[in-house]
Amino acid sequence: MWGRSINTKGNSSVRATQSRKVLPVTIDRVAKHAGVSVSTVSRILNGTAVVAEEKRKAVDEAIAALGFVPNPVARGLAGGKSFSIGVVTQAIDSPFYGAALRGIEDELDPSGYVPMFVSGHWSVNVESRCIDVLRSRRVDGIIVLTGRLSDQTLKTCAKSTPVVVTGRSLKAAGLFSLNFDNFLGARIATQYLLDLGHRAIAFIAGDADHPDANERLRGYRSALEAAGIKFDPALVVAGAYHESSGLMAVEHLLEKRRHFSAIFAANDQMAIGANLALQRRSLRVPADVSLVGFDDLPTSMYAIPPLTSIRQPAYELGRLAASAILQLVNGVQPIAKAPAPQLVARESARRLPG
Amino acid sequence: MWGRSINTKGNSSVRATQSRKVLPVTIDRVAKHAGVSVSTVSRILNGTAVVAEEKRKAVDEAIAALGFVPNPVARGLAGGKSFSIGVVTQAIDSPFYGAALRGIEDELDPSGYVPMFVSGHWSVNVESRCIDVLRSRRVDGIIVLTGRLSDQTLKTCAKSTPVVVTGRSLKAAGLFSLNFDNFLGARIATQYLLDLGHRAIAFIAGDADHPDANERLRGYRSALEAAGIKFDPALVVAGAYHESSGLMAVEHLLEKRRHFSAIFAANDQMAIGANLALQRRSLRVPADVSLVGFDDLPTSMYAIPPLTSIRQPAYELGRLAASAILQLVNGVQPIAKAPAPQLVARESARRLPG
DNA sequence: TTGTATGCGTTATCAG
DNA sequence: CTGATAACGCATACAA
Repeated sequence: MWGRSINTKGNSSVRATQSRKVLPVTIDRVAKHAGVSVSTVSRILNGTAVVAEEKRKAVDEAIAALGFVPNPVARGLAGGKSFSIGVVTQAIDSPFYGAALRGIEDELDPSGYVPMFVSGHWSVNVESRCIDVLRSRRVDGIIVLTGRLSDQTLKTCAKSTPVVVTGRSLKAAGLFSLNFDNFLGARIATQYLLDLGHRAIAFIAGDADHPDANERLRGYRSALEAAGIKFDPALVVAGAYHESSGLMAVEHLLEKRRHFSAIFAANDQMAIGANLALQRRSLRVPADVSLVGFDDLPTSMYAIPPLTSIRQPAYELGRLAASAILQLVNGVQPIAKAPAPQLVARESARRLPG
Repeated sequence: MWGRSINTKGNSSVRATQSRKVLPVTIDRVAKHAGVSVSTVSRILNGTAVVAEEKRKAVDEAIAALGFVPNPVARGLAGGKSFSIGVVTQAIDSPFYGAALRGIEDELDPSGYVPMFVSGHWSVNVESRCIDVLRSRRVDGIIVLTGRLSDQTLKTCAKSTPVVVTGRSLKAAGLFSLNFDNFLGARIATQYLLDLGHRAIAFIAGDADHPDANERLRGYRSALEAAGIKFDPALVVAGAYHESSGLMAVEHLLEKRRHFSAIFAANDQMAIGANLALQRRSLRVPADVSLVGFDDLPTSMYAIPPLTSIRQPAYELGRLAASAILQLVNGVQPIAKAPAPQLVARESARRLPG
């Protein structure tokens, strides 16, 4: 089935033959050159055991002289490790995940591990398949950036391959979770608007079956309640975390003639969409309506007006996740914690006039 | 050297032992189950030879029954292929490259190949190292998204591993290039502004040692010349392809009291930055100055005002590149061509009043 | 057409 | 501390 989809009929024989001659420096070539056995070379390569200083030197020289580079593929087969970390992201081209991926890459780089990115597209099935692919590739660990896989699936997976997952709080053997405090972030954002004198604050929510979207909704409600303001369901409209849904949300609000002086969007992308919708209707931001986003994407500071948002340090989160998976892979229990949410006040929100 | 950077002292022995029991369904287990030899199974898997229908059925059943999944690592070692394609991108979190990566991913997915992304960060040295890593991983092919590697380096690399590179026009054995027509794109953009009646058109350039940045500059000049307008060096200011440089470019222009009624930015990110700078100085876009970008990033349509830009189909380019490398890997010469640049007129540019 | 034997480059397990 | 040698899981000449 899977095998037939691969086109192998090509006649790449000529090039293939050449390509195998380019880097034929194997470990036993080094061994011979240094006058030792392959095991010795392997040992000093991995630091598996102590070897005589003279032999070590001879081997080091041989390696340098021959330009030997170990073959990760063979190492994988023999040692059961692949020196690669699987990363299931939801959308590799999302501005938010992009930063996280870079963080992962940066952190993994010096360790000799390489990341293997696959996209789950917010679909349980696709994510599942991603995990399968990753495991068939024998990755040494898996980082799951949120997603919709069930907690149980993750736990099961962690039994055979270390897993670190963001966006949830889970505890299990071989599993480490890194949860950003979405609830608190949303609470801070709402509180900020409240402090500015706003009372009618609309909320553009994310997908309902999106765990952190719900947390953000909860934070919004919590701040409202704490301020003694009745939660008005008519002021929250569902979005889908991308620009167009933010735009449509505002149009919906306007169409229904809802009254509001401020909008809190569950992420920056929706805030950007909302911003456009507002200005299309000649509603000035922040003169007529204040706007606050969530995530603080790199580009949000260049929005017009520059967007006030809750900073979610995606890059750092990526680094932390990578660092954690490396620890897990090496048998140590990570203890990292996600940075706390923080408000970045810019120009899209201001004190309610009057 | 490299070996010692890998921490192997951890005591993950227990988990490691388990992990090897999870998917121990090897090819010869299947062979036994089906009552045939391993070679037969292998042949069926790869379509290497014709086998009797009954055996094929037996094997298919065995595969299904045992849930067998071939081990790419072992396949790689034995067959000299890794079923993975290396991709050297410049910045994995760039909005532009993100789309290309998704295209690559989507195209590779059904073929059974998986992409291996590494970032060159616009540095020859880093890119070089990326290539080394990729080759040491025995990727079957490499896609280079522009970058600063010399043509010669690429050609040499292509001798042992098929390469497809974007952003240049190169010909060599095992090498295929996919060049977007940046010159034409820039010409179209400038021409558009010219048609709108603008005469004083500023240009925010990209890095000078960036091949496509130069092409865009050339296109700008070419359109000007064709219209009989003298090229004014004072109207072109260097940028660096990111928002802040666009912002600074405009401030520079304003500071120097240059006169212009329109700006053409060599990419959308700089246009976005320019937009903010303009509005900060109370210059309305497009009422006071028209603005045109390049790339047509997904978010550009949500800018305020929605940005007029030259569409560079990054996603399609990614797909094309992936498709081409697959062909190259299979020994067939690709013939794809990059889509032509196209103007997307939105609201950031308008006819010069008066 | 099908099975056998050998190799792929390392690591790991044993003896020495 | 070191060196043979057997895995690792699969592909593939070579035989049959």
